[in-house]
Amino acid sequence: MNVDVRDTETKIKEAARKVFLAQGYERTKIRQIADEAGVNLALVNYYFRSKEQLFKSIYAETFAQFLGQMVLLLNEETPLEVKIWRIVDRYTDFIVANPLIPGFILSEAQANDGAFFKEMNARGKLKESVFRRQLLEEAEKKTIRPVDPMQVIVTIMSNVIFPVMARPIVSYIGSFDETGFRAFMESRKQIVPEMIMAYLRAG
Amino acid sequence: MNVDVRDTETKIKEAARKVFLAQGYERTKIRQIADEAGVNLALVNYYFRSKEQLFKSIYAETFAQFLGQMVLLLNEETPLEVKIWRIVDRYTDFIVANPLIPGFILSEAQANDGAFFKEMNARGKLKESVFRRQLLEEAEKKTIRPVDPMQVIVTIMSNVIFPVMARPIVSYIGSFDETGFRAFMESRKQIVPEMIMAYLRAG
DNA sequence: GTCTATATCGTGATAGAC
DNA sequence: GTCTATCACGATATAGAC
Repeated sequence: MNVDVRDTETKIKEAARKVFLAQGYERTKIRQIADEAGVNLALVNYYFRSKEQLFKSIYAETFAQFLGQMVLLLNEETPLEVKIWRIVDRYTDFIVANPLIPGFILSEAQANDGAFFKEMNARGKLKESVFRRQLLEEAEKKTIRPVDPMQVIVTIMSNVIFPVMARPIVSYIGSFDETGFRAFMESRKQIVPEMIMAYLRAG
Repeated sequence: MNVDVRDTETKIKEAARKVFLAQGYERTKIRQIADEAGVNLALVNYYFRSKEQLFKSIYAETFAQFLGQMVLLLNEETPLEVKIWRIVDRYTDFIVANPLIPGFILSEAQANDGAFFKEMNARGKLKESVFRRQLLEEAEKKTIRPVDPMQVIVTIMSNVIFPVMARPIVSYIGSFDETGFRAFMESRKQIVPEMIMAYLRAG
């Protein structure tokens, strides 16, 4: 009979995640979260004390997911060129499947001037990545040009994330429907790695 | 004695632009706009009837500025390679000088599902650009590989805009201060056009 | 743990005097 | 055009019964 067996706390959290991601902190009302979860309004505060605390727990989780996925890919033990292809491919899939995450993280990060993710060790995780070491080593061996690894990482993220964040504009200008947009992103899986490799090999 | 001679309507509008861009619609309170403008709260509604209407007029202006700058650059009559360098250079300067514009446009666009800019003729302006024609012609002449112009335009915008939108994260991870971040963006003025040209010439 | 009822406050908007 | 005072409403949060 379709009885929802998840416990109340879980239901609230999942509903909150859905609504916060779609609308951001300010626009979201806790009544909406309660409705979405199918629970009484008062229970939200009973379990999470306040809207802000509920938000923070969701933000922390989401940011960890966002960064964790990237760190995972950066640390794979694969030769450089194959790896660039893989990172773009996999991160595109991740972002297309979770298109609201980047905007959520960035807009709320700006509202709080990045106070949130300073607590997590985002810096170390990216600075000590295998990918970084590979870029430096290959440059040393002259198989690619010398390059700031940070520039390469930012370039990959830009090319994967921005089109999804700007999807309303991109889809409107390109006259894309759902399928058209997906095809556009699929094409980028080829273009972006080729472009980066062409740059690294030239010069 | 530093008397502010701008008329009240202008003062309100400029204050509103500043606050809306920094905080977005929901987070902004009209009392804050009035304070920022140094005028009485009631005058905001006297001149603009409602918060929403004030916001819309600012959004429309800002979007036009954002898109207009890009269209201007896309339509310059310059040979393709020089042009790509120029577009990246000039658009980077524009975005660095106006770093809040992209996030403002995108976050509010998503909140309204792009309803705003469907009214402006953004599609036509980009679809019929000189840049688009150039890419198709050069591909025809085999001086570059065949490419979807939309992909090139989105790639340029991604590489210029995203690092600025993600500045809190980028600066934190790269340990950049104000100067360091500017230098990072200056480097991209070289990297991004080289990368795109390397791609277009290869293949 | 879950509900109803309510306290308290912040916000957008306007009425009406000057 | 500009001000003060205030209304009307929605939102967060909690008290207290069950």
